[in-house]
Amino acid sequence: MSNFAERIIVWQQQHGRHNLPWQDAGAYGIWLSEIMLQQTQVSTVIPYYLRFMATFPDIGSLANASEERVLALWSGLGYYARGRNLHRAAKIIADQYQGVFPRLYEQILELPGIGRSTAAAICALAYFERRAILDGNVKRVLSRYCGFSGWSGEYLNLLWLQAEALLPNHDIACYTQALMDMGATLCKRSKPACSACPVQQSCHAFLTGRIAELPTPRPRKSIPVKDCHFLLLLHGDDILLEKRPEMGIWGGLWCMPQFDDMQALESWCAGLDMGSHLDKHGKSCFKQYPSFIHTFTHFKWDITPVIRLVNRKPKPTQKTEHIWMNILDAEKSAIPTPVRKLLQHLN
DNA sequence: AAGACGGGGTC
DNA sequence: GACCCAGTCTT
Repeated sequence: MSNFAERIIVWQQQHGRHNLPWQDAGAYGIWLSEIMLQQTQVSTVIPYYLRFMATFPDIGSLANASEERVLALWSGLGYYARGRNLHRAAKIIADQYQGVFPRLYEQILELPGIGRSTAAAICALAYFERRAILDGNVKRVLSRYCGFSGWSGEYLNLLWLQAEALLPNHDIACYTQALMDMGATLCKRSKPACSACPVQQSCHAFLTGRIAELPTPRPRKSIPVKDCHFLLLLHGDDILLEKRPEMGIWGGLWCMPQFDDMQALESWCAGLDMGSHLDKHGKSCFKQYPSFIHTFTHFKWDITPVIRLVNRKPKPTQKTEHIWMNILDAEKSAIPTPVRKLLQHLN
C-alpha cells in the first residue's frame, strides 16, 4: 500500500467534496455524471445533471426518449456526440441488459462514449472495483507527484502505469474521488495550494521546484478564422431551421441554414419560392447584422447573421431536413449556443 | 499518432 | 486573448 494513497484518502475524508448530486446516485447517475464531466467542469455540469435526472430518472426512460429530446437537454453543454452516444448506450443497455447498467468493466468499455478512464471511474465509484482512472485532473496530479514531463504516447503510458501502481487495496471510491477533488481544488494548473497538499513532502515537482512547469502544456497550433453567414428566414414568429449532419460541428442539432458567403446564401434563396430579393424600391430584402466570433477547439467562426422576412413559408427540397419552428419553441430545442443567442436577440 | 469535437471559466 | 478542463472517436 502506497503512502500516497493513504494520505489522500485521509485528505478526502476531511477536505474532499461530499455533496455532489451524483454521489450515491448508483451506476446510472455516476455514468451520466462522468459523461457530462468529460471536458466540462463541475459547476457547469450540476444544473444539466439535475435537469437530466429529473427528466430521465432511469435508463429505460432515456432509452425510450427521442434523440431530439436528449439533445435538447444537452443543448449548451457542447461536445454533442457525448449526448448521442449516451442515448445509443441507453438503448443498448435496454436491449442487452434488461435496462440494468452492466456490471463488468469489459461490458462497460464496449458502450459508445465510454473509454478506458470513464469505464474505470464507473467501476471504482459505483462498484468499488480496484481500477485506475486517468483524466485531466489525475494527469496533472500524477505528472507533478512523479515529476513526469512531456505529452507523447510514452508519457501517457508511464502515467497509466503509475496510476495503477499507486492504487490502494481499500476505499477505492474514496481514493478515486480524492484524486479528482485534489486536482480540481488543490493541485490546480496555476497557483496550486501546495501548502495544503497531503503529499507535498513526497511530490517530485514540489521538491525540485518544477510545479509551474508540470504538466508540460501541449504545443498549440494557431487556429484559423473562417467566415460564414447564418440565414434567419422569418415568417412572423416562425423561423426556418435545418438539422445538421450527425458528423461534424453541432452534429444532429438544429441551426439556421449556413453559407460560406453572401453569394451562396442568395443563390440558395433563389432556388426557393420566396419571391424577388429586391423590394419595390429596388433595395435588397436581406438585412445583414453585425458579425460575432464563436470559438471552437480548432477554428473560429466569424458569423454574420442575415435576416430575410418572407410572406409565405418556402419548403426547401434538399436532402437535409428542414422545419419551420416558432421562435419560443426553437429556444427549447436541440440548438447550439450561438443559435440560442440569436433567437433570444429576436425577442 | 494525430485530428475532430463546444463551451464556459480563469488569469 | 490564451489557456485550461472529470476524454472518446475517427482517420
